[in-house]
Amino acid sequence: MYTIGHVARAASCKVQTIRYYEQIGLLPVAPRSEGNRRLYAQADIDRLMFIRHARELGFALDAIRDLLSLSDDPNQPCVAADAIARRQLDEVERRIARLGSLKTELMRMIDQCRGGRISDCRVIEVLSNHAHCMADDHRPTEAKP
Amino acid sequence: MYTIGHVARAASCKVQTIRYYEQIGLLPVAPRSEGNRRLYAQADIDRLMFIRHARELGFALDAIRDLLSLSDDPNQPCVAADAIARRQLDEVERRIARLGSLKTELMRMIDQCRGGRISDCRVIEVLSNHAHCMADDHRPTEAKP
DNA sequence: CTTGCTTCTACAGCTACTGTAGATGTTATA
DNA sequence: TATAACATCTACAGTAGCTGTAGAAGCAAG
Repeated sequence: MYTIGHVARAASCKVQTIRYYEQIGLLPVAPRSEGNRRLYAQADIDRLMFIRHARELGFALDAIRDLLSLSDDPNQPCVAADAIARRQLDEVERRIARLGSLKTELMRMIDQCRGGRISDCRVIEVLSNHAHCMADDHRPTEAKP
Repeated sequence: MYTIGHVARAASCKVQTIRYYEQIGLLPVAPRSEGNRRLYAQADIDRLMFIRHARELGFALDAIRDLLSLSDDPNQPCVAADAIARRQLDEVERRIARLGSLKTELMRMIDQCRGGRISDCRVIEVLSNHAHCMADDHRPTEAKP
């Protein structure tokens, strides 16, 4: 069993964040020691690391809850799990595509820098461009309410 | 010239968000019409779309400010621009790598779903695993303060 | 046993928005 | 041209997701 400080270091997050996740139900309520300290197992560390990575990738806590439910309830009917997985996969692919465009542009800039000055930075163009945007709600065919 | 509502629809964001970005200096102070309405040009829309995409990809406003400075000041010495671009490129690559792992796992789950039930979901394992984590601050060799 | 670190609860503060109220501008329809 | 419907304005409060701080209590080392 690990203390909250150990868990926080393992997942590179703040102690308060762990308590916050417990409070909102993303992490299970931790059992306590004699002296009232929270105690964690390796599975809790894994779960927390998953949450932190997903957060760093820009997923909302609700989306993460969604993903966690896949492993929390491995016997749920496939229709539900499949829907969740597909929904998240779409999102992941959109993100990879946009990051790819940004990466290309950043590499081009770094490469160009060898010449002395960056006179035609297209960093905005790259990520504002519809052609590079895979998100449904940004495509000209659809308008949001 | 476009109204704020038009710009908000073009970038799929809220009108208030645009005013907020102006307030914190991410967007230039918009010129006003006779009737005191903000007026925007295409360049403003592009800039806003860049910001929104970057935000969706999980970049903090400070990092976005960083990236925007690359195109705001195209004649700045290459040393500075290169540092910014490299810093952001590293981050982008880390994100792509982690999203790639998540994508693989989601695809595996969707594929497996054809069999009926998901009995061995490894979605947590994938994103909590150190082997898949490219971030310096998560590698066992280093500990954060 | 006391110095120093960790953890506890509780709550205030921060970032990045998002919503609401009430006033005013603008436009479509009668 | 009047008036209803909608967009925009300012100002400020509220939300999500943390992050910091205060003050008390637990615990380990010297």
